Amino acid sequence: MSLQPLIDHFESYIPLNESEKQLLDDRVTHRQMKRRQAILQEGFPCRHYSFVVEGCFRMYKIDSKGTEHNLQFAAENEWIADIGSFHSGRPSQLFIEAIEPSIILQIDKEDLYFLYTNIPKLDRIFKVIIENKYVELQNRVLQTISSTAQERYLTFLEQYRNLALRLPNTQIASYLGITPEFLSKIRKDIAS
Amino acid sequence: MSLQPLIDHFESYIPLNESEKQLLDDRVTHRQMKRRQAILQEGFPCRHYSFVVEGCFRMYKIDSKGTEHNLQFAAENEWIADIGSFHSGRPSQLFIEAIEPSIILQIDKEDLYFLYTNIPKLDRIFKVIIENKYVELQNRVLQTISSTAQERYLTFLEQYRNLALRLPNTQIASYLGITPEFLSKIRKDIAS
DNA sequence: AAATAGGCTTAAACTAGTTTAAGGTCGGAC
DNA sequence: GTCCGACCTTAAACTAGTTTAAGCCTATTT
Repeated sequence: MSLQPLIDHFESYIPLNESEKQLLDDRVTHRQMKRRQAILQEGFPCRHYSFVVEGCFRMYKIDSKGTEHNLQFAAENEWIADIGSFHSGRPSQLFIEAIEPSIILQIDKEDLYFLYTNIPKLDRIFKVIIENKYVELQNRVLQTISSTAQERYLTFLEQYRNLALRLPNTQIASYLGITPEFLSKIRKDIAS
Repeated sequence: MSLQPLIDHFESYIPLNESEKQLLDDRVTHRQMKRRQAILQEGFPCRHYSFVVEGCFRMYKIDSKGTEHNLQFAAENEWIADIGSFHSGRPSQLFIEAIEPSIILQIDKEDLYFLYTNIPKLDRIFKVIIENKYVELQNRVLQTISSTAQERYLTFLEQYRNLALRLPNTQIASYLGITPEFLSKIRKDIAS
């Protein structure tokens, strides 16, 4: 039931006092997930912010042809949620599921809003968290519109080395926006 | 010298009291920009958050071959900044410049941090602003990795209709990650 | 009035990335 | 033990998008 990884995460931004930690303890849910188990499915609103304590998740969309496209991975000490759907309450177009057996801490919308009100520094902490995620995403857009698939793959390996070792190549290809076959060719070209 | 558009913008999230408005008034700078005039140039840290009162801007990168890639446009009532560089103080890789003669309101880093501290609700307001920007960017990534150039162009027209009418097609092509020549072909195909 | 520059289009030759199909390997389920 | 599904690779045929080059139009500068 340990909340400690989440507290450490928050305190890497701003220290919390005991009563704030207690409030968190009351509102955060601990959950074990199996490989392939889903946190979110298309057609349902995203009801939780999920913090990964152990394991790894992916968020993806299935397009009209049935092809999956990975939008984001989240490993230890990262958040994953469909933020748009979470706040609007509208059905999500996305899936979130465990790639490995995982442990997460979840906060639902009502609780998060309660926490924002009662721990004002959480507004600042999440503002910074999401600013960082925004910058990361912006770099990805930049790469996507300005680089070849091979360059994108090499950057991915460099930037998410640990993750890359844990993921099957099909998942990486889907994240890069290319087919697994073409990724295979890129890998061959790089090796030679 | 009117601050009103910015106040209206903030108050669309949370109302401000008079002393808060006064604090803003002391810390916000009004600026007129000519067409093509730059707010930010590669190699310099991004020193301001800029709020567009009137006109239109683009943020872009110049790659190793000298090609420009548009990352973002910002028209009336939108913010534009290289957030990563702003907070880290590191040199930006990006340019921001006016596409039309424009009026902006700017806040520099010291002032913004002062305002965050003295108007705590600004933490929440900017958290929400950036959450919205994040969702928008995420949708763009999704489109980019899962759709053809033609689909992306049609979505752009639908989503940013006003903007599309104000921008030259070369700028739109650069935003979509394609050449102007290919955009021209897409437009021809659509028309027929 | 002429010259220039930015923007839009067309078309032919090219290249990056997809599709389809097949075959191989490995680990888990029955 | 074998069967099945997930994953990786190769290769040939194809398609989406780029490159190069040329020509046209309009607005601005000289």
